[in-house]
Amino acid sequence: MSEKDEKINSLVDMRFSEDEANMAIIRCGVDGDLFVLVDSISASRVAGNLDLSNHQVTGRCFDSLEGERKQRLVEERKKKRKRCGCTGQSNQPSLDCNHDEQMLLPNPMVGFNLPNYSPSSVRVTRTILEQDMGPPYFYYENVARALTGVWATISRSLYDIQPEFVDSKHLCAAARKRGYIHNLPIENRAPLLPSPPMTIFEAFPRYKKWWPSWDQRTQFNCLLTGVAGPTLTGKIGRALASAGTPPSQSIQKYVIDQCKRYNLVWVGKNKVARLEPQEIEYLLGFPKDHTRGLGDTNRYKSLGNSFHVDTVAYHLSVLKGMFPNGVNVLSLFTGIGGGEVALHRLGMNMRTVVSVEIDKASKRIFRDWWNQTQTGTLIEIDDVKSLTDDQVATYVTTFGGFDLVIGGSPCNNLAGCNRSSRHGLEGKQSVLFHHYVRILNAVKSAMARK
DNA sequence: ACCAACATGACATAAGTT
DNA sequence: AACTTATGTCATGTTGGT
Repeated sequence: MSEKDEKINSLVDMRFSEDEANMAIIRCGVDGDLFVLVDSISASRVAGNLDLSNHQVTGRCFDSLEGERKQRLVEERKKKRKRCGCTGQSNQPSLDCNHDEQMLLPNPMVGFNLPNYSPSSVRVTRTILEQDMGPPYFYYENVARALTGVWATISRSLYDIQPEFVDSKHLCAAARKRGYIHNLPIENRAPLLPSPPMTIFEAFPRYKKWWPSWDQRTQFNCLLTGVAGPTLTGKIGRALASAGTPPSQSIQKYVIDQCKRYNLVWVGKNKVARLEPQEIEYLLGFPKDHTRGLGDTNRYKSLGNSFHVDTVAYHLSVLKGMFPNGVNVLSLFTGIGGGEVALHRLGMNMRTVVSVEIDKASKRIFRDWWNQTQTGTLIEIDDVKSLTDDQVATYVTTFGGFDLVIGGSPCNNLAGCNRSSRHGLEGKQSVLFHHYVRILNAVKSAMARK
């Protein structure tokens, strides 16, 4: 009996179907441990509620998840965790305890390695099957603190590759906790130069003048899509004006809390203000005025949804030596083009970028930047749902394959600050993640046929 | 216990458009 | 003037890590 048959038999004995067993072996390889195969099947069962074969997936399908059913799922999850007795201390899957939901975040959140970190803190153990290495290389991004179980599911859909969690506060003056799954080499990475400022005062020395000693922030919190308006800053100003110097503990606490929540800065006596869009562009590694031309609301929103350029560039830097003649890029959920800006700042030539982005404002920003800085071909597509596997295959034939598939899928239903619809990976927007997987697999199979 | 979190929806008001 | 679209304000609860 072959190793494959033996494994299938074992799985069938565990009351999985033969089809499921076969699929799991195709996905994970014959060499995969039995528990990896079991994990893979459970993941497929969860993801299998979606039929992506006819591209008919729409947000509407998942509206039914809201309300009662969602509540039930949440309850079940809680019970399961309790029953399981998981302490959260183990990252290892095992058969007698369902660890589907476990994906602990590292502390410090420095990924596989970072510049300026001593080798002792470097974690370089990463298992990745030969068949899953590029080309095509792919790079996937989303918020680190998603709902429990989301990263485990994402990881399984992306060939069981272990996510790399990085907080960009180790690379710039603002926190940004993100998970990245990619099949890039992790040796010989190089950070962008010049090194970005690491503290608020290094980034904006002029704010020292009015910064009170009792505001001890040295870095910003995560730069979000929403910002404070004049009502809040006015209220803070009035509170301070009517307080003594220094203000009472309770006033200080109120002001500091608001400053932290909205990343406010000190611009005058008793005067705080939100960061300017241009300042956020700078903190995130974009060129000055990158998003200029939009209304401020749109600028904040698209920047809040964006990559941190230096972090992404650090990971992508390994591509530079591999593609001296430039790259063909398939960019999903392009947004304002953080990935492309990263490649550009690395000095890489983009021969072709096929960009998929539905938001008109973001598209305009990216197109304008492209026309100003690039000579390659830009192809724009509106919606990941409308990009068919056949179309992908045609692009692969036309351009001779994609070297990099890059994108971060919507975090709306995963992010902590979403109070109203944090429904997880099957939520209205975040469900588009499955199209990332579908399209990536379409690229892989088209390139394998070549 | 405390803190932070690529947010959303309802609503009012402002700013364009026809 | 009537209508559409953009912008601003406010209130809103949970989750996971530390």
